[in-house]
Amino acid sequence: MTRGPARRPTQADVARLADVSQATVSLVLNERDAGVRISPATRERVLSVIRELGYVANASARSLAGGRNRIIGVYTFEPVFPTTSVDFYFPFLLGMEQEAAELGYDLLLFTGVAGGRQIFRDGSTRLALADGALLLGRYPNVEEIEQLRDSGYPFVYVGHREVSGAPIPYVAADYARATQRLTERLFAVGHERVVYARIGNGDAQPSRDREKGFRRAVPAGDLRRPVGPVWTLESPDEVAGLLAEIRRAGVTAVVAEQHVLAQELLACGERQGMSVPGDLSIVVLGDSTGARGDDTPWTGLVVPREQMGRQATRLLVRLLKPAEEEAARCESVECPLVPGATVAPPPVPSRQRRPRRQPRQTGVSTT
Amino acid sequence: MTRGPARRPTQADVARLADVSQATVSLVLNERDAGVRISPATRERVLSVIRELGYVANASARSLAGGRNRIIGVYTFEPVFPTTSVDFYFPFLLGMEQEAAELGYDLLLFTGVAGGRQIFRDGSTRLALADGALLLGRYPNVEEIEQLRDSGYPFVYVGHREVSGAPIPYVAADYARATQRLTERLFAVGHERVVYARIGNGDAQPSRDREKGFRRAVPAGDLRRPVGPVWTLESPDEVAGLLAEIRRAGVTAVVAEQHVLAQELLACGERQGMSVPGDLSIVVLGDSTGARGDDTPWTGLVVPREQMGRQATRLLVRLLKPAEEEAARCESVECPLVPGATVAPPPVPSRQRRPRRQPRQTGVSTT
DNA sequence: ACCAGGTGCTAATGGGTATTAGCATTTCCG
DNA sequence: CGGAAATGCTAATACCCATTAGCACCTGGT
Repeated sequence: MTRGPARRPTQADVARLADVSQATVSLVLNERDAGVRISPATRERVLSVIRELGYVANASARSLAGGRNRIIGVYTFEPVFPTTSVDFYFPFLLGMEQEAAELGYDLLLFTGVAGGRQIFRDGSTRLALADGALLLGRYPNVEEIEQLRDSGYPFVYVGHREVSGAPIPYVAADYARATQRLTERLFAVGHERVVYARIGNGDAQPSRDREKGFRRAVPAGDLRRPVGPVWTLESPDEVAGLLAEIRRAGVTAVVAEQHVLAQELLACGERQGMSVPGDLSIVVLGDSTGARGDDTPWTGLVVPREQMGRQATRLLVRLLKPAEEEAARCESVECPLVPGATVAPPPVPSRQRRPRRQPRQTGVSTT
Repeated sequence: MTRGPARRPTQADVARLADVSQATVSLVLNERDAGVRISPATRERVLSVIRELGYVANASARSLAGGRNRIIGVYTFEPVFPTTSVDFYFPFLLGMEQEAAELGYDLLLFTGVAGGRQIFRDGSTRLALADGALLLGRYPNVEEIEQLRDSGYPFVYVGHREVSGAPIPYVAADYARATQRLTERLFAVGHERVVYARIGNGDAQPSRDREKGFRRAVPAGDLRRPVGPVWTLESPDEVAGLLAEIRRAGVTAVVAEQHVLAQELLACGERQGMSVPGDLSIVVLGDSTGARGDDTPWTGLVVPREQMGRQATRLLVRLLKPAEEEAARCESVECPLVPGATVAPPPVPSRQRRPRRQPRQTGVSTT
């Protein structure tokens, strides 16, 4: 007890002391309902020795032999802990930890080999140590995901991901629905000219989902509510131009994909004497978690990260049971809406109103 | 590629294709300088097959054979993720993750079985899954730590911990030194009557360390600088009383153990027309990380949590090497000081001054 | 011709667990 | 009392890799 590295006791050790075979010890440990039976007396004896010795199964041996470890791996495609991403990742982790604790699993954080995060990499499919894994990341390596899927390793992606070939299991926030509801709300309070704006191309799945929700909210055949176009900016610098367009087109409400875009819009608008939501209503589709120094009570949505973490964990554990291997593999989590205070009825009932022309700066400002 | 669980190729598979023995494959992979030699030609042949097959070593088998897992466990005595503790724990985790990644280790977060965090629990010392563990927590179970120490399991406590019997390895912030320097600074700018105040008993080790540092800063024999007493409050409610005492005794500077205490002191003092640092200097020994809505530029210290996490990880990995098992086991990390703006020379050179009684705001705003 | 020493590889083993076929014993039932 | 069925366990094997002893062959020296 007190000295040396003291090799950990094995099932063989337990077996010897309990006067049974190693197989019996294993059987006692993994209470299988199948086939083999162990008498209560023997079981007790074995368990008692196990307690006495402080025996703990060797994780490697167990997983080598095809057993389960009660370990859930967590793999992120970007390092979790670069301080910039902390606010993004942590709530997920939080949910995972809670759920894992409740289900009796531990969490194995794959740090990735130094220099280059890759799942498959000479010698390190470390993932195999865990029974299954939760995958995270805004910019995953699609090929690796496919490879993983084809390998039969159980995993769940946290976030909506579509890859070519067979579908992969994921748990995603229902951006489409939340966006739809937010947009509908705009129409409900009287807006008629509504645009969707984003920075960067809308390639990422979450981006596409939001746009889909927006389009759904705009009744195609309703002439009084013409389909709002989707405007894509390359960088926040172009917000001034966007604002000019907004005025010219008589747009009274903007659905902004990113928080930063909304901020820029607000700042830029205010410099031009435009009030939000008086002159322009803004809805934000990115959540403002971690945004420092922004007290604006945005109307928008909350990404239920913690909830997503929990649910992904639950789904994964379900997938781990061989029986339900073919259960539903994709789930979505409702995004709560935030009422906020950046949405109001449009300025003048039905007619467009000229922008104010008071002495002011010109619209072009670069932060 | 596309179908079935498709068993991953093993060394045996490689060996067959390369027309060598499995051992040779292993030898090529772990380029040992010891004993056995492989001709460049054979090596190339093997490597080529490895590439072709996309062979990846099985982590479990490897660690089973070699003994180590390259996994570091992280165990906390309080659940990490109750949202209240998030700000406390996360920086530690951050440091650990970074260092672990650099050293090529993964992190195993022990979630603890739902209900009751105990390391030793019905024989399942899950800890053993990892090669070693980092222990965290403000209120650890001392007996368990001792038991763990006696078991020979390698671990490092993050934070200063002393338990009875043999010492345990830890990495701690040097509160004593930081406190000493802060206190000395008070004396240096002219304060003569300085008190140390805390909320709650000072049983915890970090508390004791700070007090020690304080006492060290106060020259025992120097009459002009009488030993400041240590005042212990039961709750923040008693701050008003403390303040009265401060005035009565002509105290011009307070070393506040907790951030909340300093806040209370400031708020309470201001209500009475006292200015900080004009009338009273305050030094804070708890860091204000995560304190919402406190813009006060406190003079105090930073708990270098991230650094501690890193260093603890390094120390643990060092302990894992059998050779250096007996290396230095305790390390301390310097606490950076924060200049802040709540320290100034005492109000009137040597004489006590009556507190001002004008109805007004003071210099420091409390948001 | 013989041996010493070097070279390049293999056979064998161990590491801890899960699983399955199967054996020995007991109980049940007619 | 004989056979069937149930009970309770074990032996054997697979899982995949690292390590080591040692074999077969070759070279160079005497």
